Amino acid sequence: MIEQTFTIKQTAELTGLSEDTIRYYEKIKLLPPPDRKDNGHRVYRRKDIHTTKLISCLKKTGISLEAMKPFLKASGNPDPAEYIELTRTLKNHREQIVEQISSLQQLVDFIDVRLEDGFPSGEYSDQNPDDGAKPISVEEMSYFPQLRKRANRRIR
Amino acid sequence: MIEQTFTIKQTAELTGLSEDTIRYYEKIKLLPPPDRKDNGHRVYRRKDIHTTKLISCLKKTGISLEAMKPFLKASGNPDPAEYIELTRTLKNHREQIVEQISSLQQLVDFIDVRLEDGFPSGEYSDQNPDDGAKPISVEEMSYFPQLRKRANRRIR
DNA sequence: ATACATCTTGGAGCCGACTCCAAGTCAAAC
DNA sequence: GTTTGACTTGGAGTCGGCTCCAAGATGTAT
Repeated sequence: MIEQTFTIKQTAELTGLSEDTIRYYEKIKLLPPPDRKDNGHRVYRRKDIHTTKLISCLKKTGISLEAMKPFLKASGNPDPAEYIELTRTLKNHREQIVEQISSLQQLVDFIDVRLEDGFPSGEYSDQNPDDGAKPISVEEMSYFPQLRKRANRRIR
Repeated sequence: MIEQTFTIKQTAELTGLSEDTIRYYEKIKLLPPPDRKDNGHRVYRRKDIHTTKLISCLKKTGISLEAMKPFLKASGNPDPAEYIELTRTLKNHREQIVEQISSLQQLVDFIDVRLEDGFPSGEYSDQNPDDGAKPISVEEMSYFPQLRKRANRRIR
């Protein structure tokens, strides 16, 4: 049984990306150069469709094309020579993503509070004596003032 | 008691943005034009610091500067004339963010599985008879194949 | 054979979000 | 009174991520 193949157009349709975008991803080496027909046309296989769909999914999470490369490596060929490095990179990315999730979760909470209350905002009452002279820290993210009033909330 | 004010440099330090960036945000009307000293220098107040920090936080969630504007409106002046529209926009954004969170959650799961298993990937075994000819849908996001094997997982 | 559809390449252009620079103003310190 | 430092403006440049050509090769339908 011969393996199913796809044109670039079909690939675009299957993945929701444009043909131009797929060629672009190939150019920046996000996608591997596919085989070609005799006339030079690109030939995509299931594996390629899978990879391209993965990219399309990763895009929805808002990560950069550059940051995707580790994921594409992790999914697919397990080159032993890069295991340790790849593991490190993956753990690193994991941390960032977890952070991003919690930022987003707070945003959702922020919106919910505003929607519930009909948002005549609590305002910057100028009575809290904080604010040193340090730059904002990553943890400080959780400063949305309204949220401190509320108990833990879950989404959906 | 006179209100505390800040220079652009202090504002930059407090918010983690650059002075250039702050001026840029003013130019694109993400930040309101601040008051000026007699010599033309910008004067920022607590309210402005707050707004700028909010932007800095929203940035971490990966949303675009344009998309932030509704949040900045929601936090702060409640112009009754725009309530309905603003509520709609906010709900809309909420949905998108919830979606993004779940995409990110799946990514974390993906990474965890890979890290646990030492990732000699499950591979595109070419045995699943799915793949119609439709473009990838938003829901289809949850296709990371490894994840279907696992029960629900929580982060951290 | 001529029209059309589908692909190819290379390169230009575009938008968002900065980032950098030059030239100038102003105030205080030496 | 000139040097230093913090600011101002306007505009140019950069980078990521596409998106849109134009010109050309090939394949199939009439």
